[in-house]
Amino acid sequence: MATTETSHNFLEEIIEENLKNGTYKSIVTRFPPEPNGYLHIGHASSICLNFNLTKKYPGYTNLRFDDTNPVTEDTEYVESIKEDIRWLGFEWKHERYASDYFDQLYEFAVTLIKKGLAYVDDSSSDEIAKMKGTPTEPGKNSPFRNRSTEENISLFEKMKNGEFPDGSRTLRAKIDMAHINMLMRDPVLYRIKHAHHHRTGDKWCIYPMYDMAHGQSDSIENVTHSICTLEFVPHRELYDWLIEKLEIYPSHQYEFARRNINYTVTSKRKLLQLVNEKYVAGWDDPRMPTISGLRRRGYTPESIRDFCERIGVAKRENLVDVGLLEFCVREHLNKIALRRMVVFDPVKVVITNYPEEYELLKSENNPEDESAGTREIPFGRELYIERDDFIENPPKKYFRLAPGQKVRLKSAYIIKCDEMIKDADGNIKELHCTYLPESRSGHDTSGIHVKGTLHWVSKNNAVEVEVREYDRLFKVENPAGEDGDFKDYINEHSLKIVKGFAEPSLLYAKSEDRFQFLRKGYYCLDKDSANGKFIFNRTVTLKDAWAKEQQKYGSNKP
RNA sequence: UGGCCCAUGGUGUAAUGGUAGCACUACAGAUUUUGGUUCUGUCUGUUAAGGUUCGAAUCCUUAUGGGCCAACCA
Repeated sequence: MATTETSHNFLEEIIEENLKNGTYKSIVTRFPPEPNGYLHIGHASSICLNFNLTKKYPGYTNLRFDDTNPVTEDTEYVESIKEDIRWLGFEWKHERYASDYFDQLYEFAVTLIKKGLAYVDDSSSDEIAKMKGTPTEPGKNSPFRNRSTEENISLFEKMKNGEFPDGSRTLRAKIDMAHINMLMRDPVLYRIKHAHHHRTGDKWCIYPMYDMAHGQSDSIENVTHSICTLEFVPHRELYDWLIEKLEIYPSHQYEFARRNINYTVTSKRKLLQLVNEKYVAGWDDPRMPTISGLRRRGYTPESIRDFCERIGVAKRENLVDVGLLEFCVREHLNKIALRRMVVFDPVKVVITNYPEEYELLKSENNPEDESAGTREIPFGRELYIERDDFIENPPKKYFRLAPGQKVRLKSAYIIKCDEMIKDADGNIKELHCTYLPESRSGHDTSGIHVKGTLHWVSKNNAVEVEVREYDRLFKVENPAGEDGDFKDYINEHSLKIVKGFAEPSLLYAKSEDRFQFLRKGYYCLDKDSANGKFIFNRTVTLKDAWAKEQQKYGSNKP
């Protein structure tokens, strides 16, 4: 990445202006997840944004769980969120919870009541909705709007003490039922929920709404720049109103456009459905756009951070091409992945002039990184190569194996195909080849240059492994924007399990290793591997210029 | 048919009244013991119409298009 970067996103501009004119000497941001689901790639964008701002400018970032709705929240999510943020490479200053502030928030509510700015409403949810009006029509005042301060205080206390059932009463701000901003039409501040909270247990049976908790928590933590997504723009007016009336530290809210990625969904509700209805194997299914899914798939934190930086921050609607994410992970993996050879769909090759013995050949672990060293690979008389690396009647510009043609076997010898043996159905059973002994890699005196280089494994030394190949989860670019249920657009072929014949060094694969299976793609060991069974996830394929070439001319073929 | 937000190549994002740039993609070529990588080059853009100005992607007006707002969700 360029370090001479001079352009700023709009938030950096605001902060630089704040710092320059002395509004702040340092800044405080926060990442405020609700612990009701796993983090996804969209959250990664927000995490990078919030944490990078306080790396770039003086200040710090808090992690604050917005845990004001106990019925959907759980400590399982808290733990996963913390793990994911750390894995991405960020560390927060303080770990906080909105629930840490419940006492304080209750006092804030009492303050509002005393100021005549909040009241207890006995209306039902339906009634409140009816009295709300519409964007083009004003709402109506609740019949309970003008209760005395004493009565409000007393009722609110009884709400807190559990004297009323769920849904029977709410605390509402007293603003303006004709306000042009629907959120200012006496928004609900507190509701009754006799529910067990993952942190406060059964202490509370009333819980603050988002608007009554978020801005106040920001204020308590002296957050200077409270960054959220565009759908909260209308909330800003209420955010500011509450801070002003409460006369507390003036945090400010700024909004940016959430990042959308094509061929997937990033909505916790939808992701939860995919998990609950078993369309995927869990939150960390490698097809999921969750951080844990990407991690299991083999994505690196570096590549995700790079992606977030490249897509930037702005205020306009967007649909980022998943191809950019794939570019980022390929770029990183190319530098760090260990090269290995694995044959997926084997055809047997017999080197007829090679003796009945084996030799060990040396091959570099990573041509991009000499320090990665080399490994030894057994070479013998019987080998496997990829079935589609041989064609009986090769098309133009094909430089793999064909009758009478020569290819290089990677890190080994040049071979020439002399004969093909077919079975009764006409399928190719094996290929008889001869090798050029003087063409051994690193010691090639043959003077022969061939265009094609193939990967291979020694048949009798090959290790059988399982490979899971993933494709995009949805068939359309924007499943959430299509007609009908987003699940109608699920790609039923998003997981393909194949067998592979691997070079023996893969027996030493560890879970943190990243591999490039030569000419195939990038892979990592899956956590399902056990008891000598090796399972690899395909992170992403290699770019395949030949496949593209074939596609291009394929349609023109007679 | 209320209010608010937004509009730059296929995609994402810069240019802050003064040469429309960068990245991805696509295409062409070079290199290559991975048809990978790397390198070089090419194509494609300011939603529209007015206005202000010596000069407008940028400021103003209108139109058009997209998004958001009527959960006791966040």
